[in-house]
Amino acid sequence: MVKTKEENTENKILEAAKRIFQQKGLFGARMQEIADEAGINKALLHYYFRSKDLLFEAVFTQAIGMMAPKIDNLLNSDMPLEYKIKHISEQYITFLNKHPYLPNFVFHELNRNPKFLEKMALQEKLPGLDGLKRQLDQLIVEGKIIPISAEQLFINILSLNIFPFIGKPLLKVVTKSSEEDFEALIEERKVFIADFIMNAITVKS
Amino acid sequence: MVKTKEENTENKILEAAKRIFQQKGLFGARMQEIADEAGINKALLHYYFRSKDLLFEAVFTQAIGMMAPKIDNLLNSDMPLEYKIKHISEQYITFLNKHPYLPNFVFHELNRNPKFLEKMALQEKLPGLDGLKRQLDQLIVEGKIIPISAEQLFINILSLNIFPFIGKPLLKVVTKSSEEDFEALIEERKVFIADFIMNAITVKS
DNA sequence: ACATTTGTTAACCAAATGGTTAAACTTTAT
DNA sequence: ATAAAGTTTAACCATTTGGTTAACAAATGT
Repeated sequence: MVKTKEENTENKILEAAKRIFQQKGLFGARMQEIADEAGINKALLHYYFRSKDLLFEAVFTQAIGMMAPKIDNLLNSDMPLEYKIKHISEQYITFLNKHPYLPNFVFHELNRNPKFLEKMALQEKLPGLDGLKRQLDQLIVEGKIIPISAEQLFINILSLNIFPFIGKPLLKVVTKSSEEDFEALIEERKVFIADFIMNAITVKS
Repeated sequence: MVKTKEENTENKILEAAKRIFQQKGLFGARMQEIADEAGINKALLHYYFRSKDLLFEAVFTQAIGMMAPKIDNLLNSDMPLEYKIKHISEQYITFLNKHPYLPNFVFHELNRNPKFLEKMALQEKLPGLDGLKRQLDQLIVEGKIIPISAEQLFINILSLNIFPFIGKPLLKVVTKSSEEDFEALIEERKVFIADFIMNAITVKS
């Protein structure tokens, strides 16, 4: 009997490991807990992934792999700037709503061990700013947008999209939002962020 | 012989615990490591703070206590909006430059255990948005700024100020910045963020 | 049919870890 | 001077944890 991809053991482990690692981090997660979550014997974790570190690396690499392409889309496509800015929030927020633990997980572990990135950077899996930079320069000389560095604009776009998911516990309390209120706030940001940014950089006639 | 506050044992422990916990988190930190960092015997940690959890709580409470007042300043002072926005970045970035691990630490642990916040919220240590909300409404009816909710503006201000410190490892790679380059980028943001926000919300004549 | 490889489990192990204890040393009070 | 209280340490302990082993079961190939 052939097992479907969803129910084969290796995949069950990976999915379980994702859930546990993303919520508790490398050190907070227990191998036994992951085995229980996957509904299998603990020894199987080692049979398939050899060690906790390697299992973690598999989960982490996959997590980064999910976040990177959407950034690449912003930086290296030929669409008009306004279109790209308007669509990245829509995309990113929809995506992060489905994976709310991801930003915390990725950035926490990245800070703990920036080595992960160096590896990926060398594999050139990570996009650069050159494309966006050219696009901005063009718009600036045309007088369409104010002078702004690609670096700072990029940092702003990422900040506005990602931080609300990382800061959610604090933001919920300060804005006195219920879970539904906060979800509505986030939903609103799909268009609000782009308007905010375009307002900030557009030169008014 | 009277010991100064800086060199008494309890304080040495707290300072050491801060350094270790902020870099490695609750589960990543080892009591022995904290003892070594403080230059004392491990049993002393328990003598002064009873358990790892309580020591952690002391460090964490202090960390939140450092970040909250500056937010309060933004939300509940009578200064003009533009002045407040221009000064919070200056203040916050200067502060975070001195405590670069703080945002990661605080938000990671807050996501792991939001209970901490509930406790502080009940103590009314956390500022609310009412003051800012009134100030915005006033400016909106005067036609000075575009209609914008206090919640969204607040989220944006915090995002733009705090995220760069959380996302630093990724941002450094994508922007291809050396440590000095990145520090310069951050420094630039002390004024850049305020300009960006004021541009975004000001109504041009 | 049967041997070989692959997958799975229960039991086990050594190291690490948070925490305790009892004794020694210091400071303070009388 | 000396007792009491506070501080510090080395040695110890129970538990948890990542990882291993050896035996068993299920597929797979011939």
